[in-house]
Amino acid sequence: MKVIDAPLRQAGAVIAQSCADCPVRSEALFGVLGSGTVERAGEGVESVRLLPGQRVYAQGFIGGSLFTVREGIVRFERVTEAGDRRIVRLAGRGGLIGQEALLHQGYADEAVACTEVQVCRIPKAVVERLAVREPTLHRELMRRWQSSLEAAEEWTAELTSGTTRRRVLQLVARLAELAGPSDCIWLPPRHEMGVMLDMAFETASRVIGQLRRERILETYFPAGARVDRALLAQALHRENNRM
Amino acid sequence: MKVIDAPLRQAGAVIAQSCADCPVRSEALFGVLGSGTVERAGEGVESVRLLPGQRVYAQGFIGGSLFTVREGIVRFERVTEAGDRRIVRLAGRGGLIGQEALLHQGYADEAVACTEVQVCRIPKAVVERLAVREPTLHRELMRRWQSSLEAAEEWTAELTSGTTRRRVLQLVARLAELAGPSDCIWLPPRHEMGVMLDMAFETASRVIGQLRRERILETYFPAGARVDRALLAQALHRENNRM
DNA sequence: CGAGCCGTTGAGGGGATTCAAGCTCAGTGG
DNA sequence: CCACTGAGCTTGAATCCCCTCAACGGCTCG
Repeated sequence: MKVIDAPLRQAGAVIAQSCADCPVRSEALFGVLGSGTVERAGEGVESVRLLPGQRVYAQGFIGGSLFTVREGIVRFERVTEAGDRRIVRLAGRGGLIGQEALLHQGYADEAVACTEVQVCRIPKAVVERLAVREPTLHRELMRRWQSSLEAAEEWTAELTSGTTRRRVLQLVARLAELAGPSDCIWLPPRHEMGVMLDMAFETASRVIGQLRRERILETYFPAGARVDRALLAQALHRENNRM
Repeated sequence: MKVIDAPLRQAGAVIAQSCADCPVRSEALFGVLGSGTVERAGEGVESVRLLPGQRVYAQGFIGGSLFTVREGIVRFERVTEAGDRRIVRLAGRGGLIGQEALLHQGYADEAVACTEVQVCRIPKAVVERLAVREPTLHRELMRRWQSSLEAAEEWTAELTSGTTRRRVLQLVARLAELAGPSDCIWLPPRHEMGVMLDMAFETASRVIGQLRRERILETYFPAGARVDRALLAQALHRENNRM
């Protein structure tokens, strides 16, 4: 409790707001429930704001809560046997994270805010209570688990193989998706990029520099960029078809 | 338990056997059910034998069945945007695969037998029917989903980073776990190793050759090896602490 | 017996890492 | 106000790990 709440409380204000008119409700876990049910469900749920770098939860902690991402990007990281950090996937708006809390298990990995993030903290008990009456919730939970699984597998397939250029392009493409329709995306510090893509941060910097020279990216301080989606798609396509 | 499957039929003999006295029952999905329930559950389930290289199911296929692995090793592979195969995780004895069938979705990736494999084909309807009466089954399904997720993330963390030597050692260690207590393990053809670890097959061959010279492995034809677990653990430990 | 597949090994080249230096920018304190 | 510091980004040069290309041997099978 302390481990989770302590960093969160100082992080930002808890916004009292009804789940029923949540802007991400349709994309979120409770999107499958009726309005009345959501109203009851909302009791016990709290909205939390996190700054970049702050943890949503710690690996191994038996937390009792799962979270819906309302805004921002969250990364999942673990420490390898070799002792270095490795990022295994990302979650964005509408994503459900920390589901394993429902199983009385410790969290499988560390969840950390990449950007400024807003999450809804949903105590395990709330879900358990609802699930008895609402069979659709079970199905929705399974669906969420499956999409987490697919996200993890896709990360392996697309972001861990090929040249450094290909991997960086893939990452940027994914970040552009997470950013929604806007062309302004969050671009990680080079060191984080290295941890995500398993390359030296200097290499990440070189590739980004190259993309900038090709007008695919225009980087801003401290961690943003504007992407030319057409050029990006084109570069990715070229990269994928030669080799 | 019944006896047939169209695409799988040619693969091998179907063994008529009761689910209640299945040797892997305690590790399998229905391990959480009582004996009487298992007996009823078994109707509609069929056991299938597959040879190395044969598919359990195809990516995208809307199958209507999930599977429990009774024996052998199954790999999950997908085709990347760049057009090459990539293996994203393995499943062994007791593992549940193809769960996404429960969600009316196509299978997320291709499941292929690595070794000779025995699986139990469980029609979606069987699980759905049981789940109504048996709330523990829901929990067990979620638990399975979570372990698939963790297997995928661990694959990313441990098998896609570091030197080729470290990756091969990690793979061998995992194969040794899947092999159970025996020191004789399945060792993939070098080309498969390359697809698993994202390296050229010649490189895989070189590393295996090195391990053989270090007496960590003794390879057999066509796809087996005897491992010295002590030396393997030692080599891994050394590898993980320098760098 | 030749064809084909798989595994091994060598030589050479290239892409990524490593080691370094120089840069900008924020924050700090004289 | 400005020197100082440290963190993050960039770029260069040298090294090395791994890939590519190639040749060869063992085995299976038609």
